[in-house]
Amino acid sequence: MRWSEAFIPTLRDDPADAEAISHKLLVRGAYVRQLMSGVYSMLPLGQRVRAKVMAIIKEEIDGIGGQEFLLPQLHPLSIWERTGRIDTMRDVIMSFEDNKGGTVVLGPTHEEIFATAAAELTSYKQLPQLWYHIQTKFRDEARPKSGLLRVREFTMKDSYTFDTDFAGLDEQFGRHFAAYMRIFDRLGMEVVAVKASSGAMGGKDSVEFMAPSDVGEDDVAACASCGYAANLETAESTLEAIADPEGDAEIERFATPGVRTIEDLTTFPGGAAADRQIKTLVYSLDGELALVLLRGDHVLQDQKLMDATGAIEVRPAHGEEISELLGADAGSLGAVGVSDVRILADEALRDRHHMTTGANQNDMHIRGVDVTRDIAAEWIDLRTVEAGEACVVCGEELHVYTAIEVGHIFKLGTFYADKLDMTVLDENGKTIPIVMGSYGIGVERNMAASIEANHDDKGIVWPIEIAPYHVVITVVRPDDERSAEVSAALYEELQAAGIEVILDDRKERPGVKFTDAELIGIPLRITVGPRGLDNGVLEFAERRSGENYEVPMTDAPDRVQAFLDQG
RNA sequence: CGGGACGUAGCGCAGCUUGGUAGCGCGCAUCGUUCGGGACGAUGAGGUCGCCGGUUCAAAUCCGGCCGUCCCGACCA
Repeated sequence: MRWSEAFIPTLRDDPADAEAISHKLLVRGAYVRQLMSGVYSMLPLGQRVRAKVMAIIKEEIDGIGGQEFLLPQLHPLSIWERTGRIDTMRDVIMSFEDNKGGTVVLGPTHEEIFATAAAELTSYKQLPQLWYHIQTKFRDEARPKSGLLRVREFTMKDSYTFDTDFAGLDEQFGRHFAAYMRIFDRLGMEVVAVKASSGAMGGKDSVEFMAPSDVGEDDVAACASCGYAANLETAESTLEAIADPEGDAEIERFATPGVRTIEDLTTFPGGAAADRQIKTLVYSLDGELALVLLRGDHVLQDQKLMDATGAIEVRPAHGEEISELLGADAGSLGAVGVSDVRILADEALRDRHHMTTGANQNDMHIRGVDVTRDIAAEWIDLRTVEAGEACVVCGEELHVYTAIEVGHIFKLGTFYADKLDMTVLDENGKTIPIVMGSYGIGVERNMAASIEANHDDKGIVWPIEIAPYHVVITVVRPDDERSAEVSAALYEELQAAGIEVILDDRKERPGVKFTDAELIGIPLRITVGPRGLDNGVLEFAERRSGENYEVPMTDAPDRVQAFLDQG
């Protein structure tokens, strides 16, 4: 490609916002443009990178035996009703009415559709299978942001495995795990695999792949010592035991005028330290009100509440709901003496006594609460792990950091087999459900995440494998006959050797061309100018290392090849 | 879903308070001088001021509605 004929618009003045660097370099650069909220157009350079990312993914999935399909984006509503996911994924599903008045779903993912295809399987002899496609997904995210990191229309490689049993699933899961790690490595990212919540996918175990980044939207709790790592949505930690006072506690009411928060009560005369209080929250779980109890200094993890109860719609109760249920307003709530309401208590409260909590009467609290004696609760892990707490595996200190979720793999089990009648006959002629797994990786998000991990103050530093071009030949003086001849010849030669090269023959000042090449992130720049030509040399500039060196003209193709080979 | 802000040329913005002929920077076009790290000069092109309605002799400006985009929140009772 000749740059002078290409559409490579570089917007140089950058807006002073706190956006992700990838957003700035892609959306304000030569790669993509926003069309509407959460929807982006790929420009030629962006499409080249996207195609390379997809090629890497395809190569790795083919490498573990994947068979490529292409399933549609338009789905009948009925199939989403059969699995019930029209409800569990209602918030993100986009749909429309067709001309016959029927509802068409724009596919947010393809478990149902692949399962429909797999329903055609009839014998255990046909298993295992590994199917995948690379297809557009539509998800109506409440708040798209950070450029390509969180969007409403995006490309995903999603694969699905079908096995006769869980041992088979485990094997396919392991192969995907390894393939995914190879993909992230090739995209130039250091990624940590973490235990995650399966959310609305309808399965049990799942592993998320996290690329640490300040602009990430997920939190990871990790132990540097033993390698334990989990999404904060599921992370656990060991707490130091708290020694409660000896002896039987006796419940005692006391007035606490003006006290509304845990914090207030810690300083109120006769109050209690936060870790000696019971925090009482009221939540609506699919419309049913329930009390959620935590230690005063702990924070509820919504996702744990959802996972433990299976509730889909979880929200804090409204003020009126609370006062109607308990007869008091938030700030004076407690679970003692409450019946006919589901009470969910965090494990950290188990066996505690001499505790303080609200009295269900405004401006009143009670102390001397023995949790076991006074509250009939279901015990669940509900709290959010905090940095500094002890690792459940080795006891060392946990740290918490933000990360971008670049991949997620699920052991789905027989959920879809049960809902969609996906069975085969085993060797005894008995009907058995197909055990399913699903494995997703977002193409554009990985493009953006790769930039987050590969940039400097001059712009993008693409890994060679996904750079839009390998080499740019920068012609300092395109109007100089000798420069034009040499650069054209080199361009032809490199192209003939299968190297992806762009010839910057624009009639711009050299500084502009150097800056653009760096901003866009082309791994190797070869400068052709009168100064070098006088000495029979070309100048190589490596984007990542920043190294500059002269190369005799005749050696250039070999040296380019050597540079690309060394990766 | 709750709260806030913004919408004026391809991009980034001013003008609006106090209604009266549409502005700036970058970019773009032509010419000239330059040109091995974001050149300079001259001359130009380019805008239904998001949309609809209202007030007014007169609306980018005031009022109402709608649409769009962005930000914060949707955990601490």
